[in-house]
Amino acid sequence: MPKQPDPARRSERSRQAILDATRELVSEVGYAKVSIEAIAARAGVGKQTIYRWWRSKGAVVFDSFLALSDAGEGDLALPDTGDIEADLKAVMRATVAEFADPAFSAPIRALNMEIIGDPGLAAQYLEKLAGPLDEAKKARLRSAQQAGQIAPDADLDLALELLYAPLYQRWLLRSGPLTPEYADALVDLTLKALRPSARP
Amino acid sequence: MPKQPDPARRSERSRQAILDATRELVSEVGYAKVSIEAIAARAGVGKQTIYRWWRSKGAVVFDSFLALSDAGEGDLALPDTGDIEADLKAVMRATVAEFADPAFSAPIRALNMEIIGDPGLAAQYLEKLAGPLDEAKKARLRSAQQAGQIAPDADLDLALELLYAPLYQRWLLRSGPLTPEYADALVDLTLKALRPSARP
Amino acid sequence: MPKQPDPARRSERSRQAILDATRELVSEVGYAKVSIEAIAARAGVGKQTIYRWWRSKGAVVFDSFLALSDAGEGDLALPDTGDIEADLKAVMRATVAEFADPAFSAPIRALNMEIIGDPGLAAQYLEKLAGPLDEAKKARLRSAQQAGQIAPDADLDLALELLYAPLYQRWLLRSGPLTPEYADALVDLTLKALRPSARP
Amino acid sequence: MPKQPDPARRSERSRQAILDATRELVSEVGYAKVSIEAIAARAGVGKQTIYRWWRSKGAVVFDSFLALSDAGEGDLALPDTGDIEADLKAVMRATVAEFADPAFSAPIRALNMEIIGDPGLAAQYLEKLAGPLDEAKKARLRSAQQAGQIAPDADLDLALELLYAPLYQRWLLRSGPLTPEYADALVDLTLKALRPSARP
DNA sequence: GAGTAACCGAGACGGTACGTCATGTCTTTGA
DNA sequence: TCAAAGACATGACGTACCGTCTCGGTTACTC
Repeated sequence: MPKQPDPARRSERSRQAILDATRELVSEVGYAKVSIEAIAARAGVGKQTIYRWWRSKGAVVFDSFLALSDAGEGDLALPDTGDIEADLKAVMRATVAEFADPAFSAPIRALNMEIIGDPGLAAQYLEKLAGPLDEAKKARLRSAQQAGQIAPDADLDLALELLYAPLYQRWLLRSGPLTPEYADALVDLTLKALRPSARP
Repeated sequence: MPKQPDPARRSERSRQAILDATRELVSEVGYAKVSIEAIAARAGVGKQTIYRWWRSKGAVVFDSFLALSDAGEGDLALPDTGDIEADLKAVMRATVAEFADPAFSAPIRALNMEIIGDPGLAAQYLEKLAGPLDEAKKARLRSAQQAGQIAPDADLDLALELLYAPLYQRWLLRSGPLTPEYADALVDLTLKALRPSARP
Repeated sequence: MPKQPDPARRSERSRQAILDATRELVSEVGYAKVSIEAIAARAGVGKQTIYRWWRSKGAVVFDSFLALSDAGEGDLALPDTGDIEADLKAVMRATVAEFADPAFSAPIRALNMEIIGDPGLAAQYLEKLAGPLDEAKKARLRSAQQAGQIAPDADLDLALELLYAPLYQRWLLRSGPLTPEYADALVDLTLKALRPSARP
Repeated sequence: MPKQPDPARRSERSRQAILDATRELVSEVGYAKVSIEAIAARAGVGKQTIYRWWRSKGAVVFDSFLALSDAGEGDLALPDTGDIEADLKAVMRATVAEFADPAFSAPIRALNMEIIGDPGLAAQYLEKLAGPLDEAKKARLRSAQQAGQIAPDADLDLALELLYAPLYQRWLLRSGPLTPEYADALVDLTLKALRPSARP
């Protein structure tokens, strides 16, 4: 029987050191060039301690990002000035700006590559990271729906995809420039699609 | 001077064998588990012959896909029955069906992972693979535009992203089910966004 | 600090397997055609395990011979019948016979080539292999010296070289036939050189 | 039929360039690290040109030394002052001095390693290089023999070995210091062995 | 408190693949 | 037709990591 490790005895000190070392290394040399060996060395930890608690390099990297976002949790709520167009444009422009910063962008890219190749991580990602964010965005859309700015029968999941997927795709595949104007155009077009039908 | 190999002397036989072996292996064991060593062995080729002509595993994999699409080039034109909605739904449903087939899907996924991590490949991808396809799709949209089904001032690049990016994102991140109904909903919503303004 | 391996943790099992495999391979295909890769494969060992503990193929081969002679240590003493001439002729004839046997001769030749090219191995060779044998031979000469058969002021190191170097050279460079008669002639001549001065 | 190259058409220019490049490389990086590839590159010659005319790296190296000695042939005769002891000591001390010079010593060592491993080269060596030198030395011994300084029935081949083999062995195996005193002692001892029997 | 079970750092192990180098053969091009 | 140039299949090199295992040495839970 392949004995299971006992989480109660887990060394928090080592866990943190591993997660920190992982984040540092991913930033320094890029995801592909990070090795478990290097993480262990940097963290001052035995390799077995990593293998005991994580199934793969991807899982460690993922957790290291998860820990990061856990820390900064709190208010995910989007601004709500009552003007859905203005609010969305502000948020989208902010996203564009974030993606433009390599310090932020590079690790996210690594994370995405990992997720693409591993359905298990994808599920975790959706649940732990993307899910809450999407929920916050949908909340803002719902608010606009109640205010009559968006069609009452609109599928908000789909709406979200319409809004974000083009941005995500451009960034991930580097298929076009990410500018504030692009963000605005995306919001305009999406809102047009979501606009309530004209009343007769 | 780091002597360059002379393309004139390149062995076409070896080139084909490498490309074929690569495609087979990616299909069989998945991108991550393909090694240059295995490609060389399968192709009956020296490793050096691969290193001489490609800079990385990614480059070989990419070229192997490129060669595939080069072969099947020709008619990229989308159907044009005059009904843009019906035509797009047919195309989108076909895309959904393709993505559902692992034999087709897995290698494309591998290719995408490669592209995400390598800007050079991304550029090649856009130019050689995605570009021509996008051009064909835009041609159909342009036709609809001339027929008055789409706003004359619509940005067709953006339109294309609105249409395809959500589908691509769902598939790549496995963030939701890909169904014919989803395809239809995407077309409906996108066309709503592109609809010409009402005439007074 | 180029981390040193810890000898305490060394696997005796692997060490023996490597030494055995090396000896077999050198016998089978000859020194020049033995590769570290082949030794590792034959010994069922990772290449790194060889590189961890030895600096070169030569060092492994050397150690494999050393281990052999360590095992068969014990009585290195030469026969001492009181007749130095007869005793030396017996020993030299035996040496000639050994050199005639390829099974014995080939590995020694390989070992010698290795030693010639590597001062470090040469030093080890002198200390671990040649040294003890030479000491035994000198002991016999000393005994003859005390018996008055050899000049009391003779340099025994030099005497040993006079006796063995010609034989070694003929064998190593294949510069002449190695016969029992040759051995005898060598002993005769050397003893003549070492003979005590006539008393008046 | 594996076509034979036609020596008549051989390019003397290439031959010389190869031999020169070989000698340079052996001096610079040592025999073991010289590659046919490097020789060809240095000589500005195709690899095939080397393979066409030589069977192995050893053969090229050997020929490069042979060519050297061919050039400097001429007077191999040893000094003959009538005093065999003084003459031999002078010659042996000169040999000791030569062996002490790495510029001279290293290539000879490489040559010897090559000869040891290849009986074919050994034969060539004896015939072309060692033979003539030994003949010259034997001539001097014969002269001493006629002068009554050496026993008339002495085997001069054996005498030569007694004189040179110890020196050669010490040098090749680095088994002891090579000093002028050592050379003298060797001559003394050898001459004692060769001395004519006392007259009654 | 003593025992004992688990984690922990460390790192050797059997392996796989890397990317480089040299081998010896073969083909193309120019003299 | 030979030589230069160099691509080719082959295979070893020495290195980097993989994931497993074993070693002492702490913890921290049980009796």
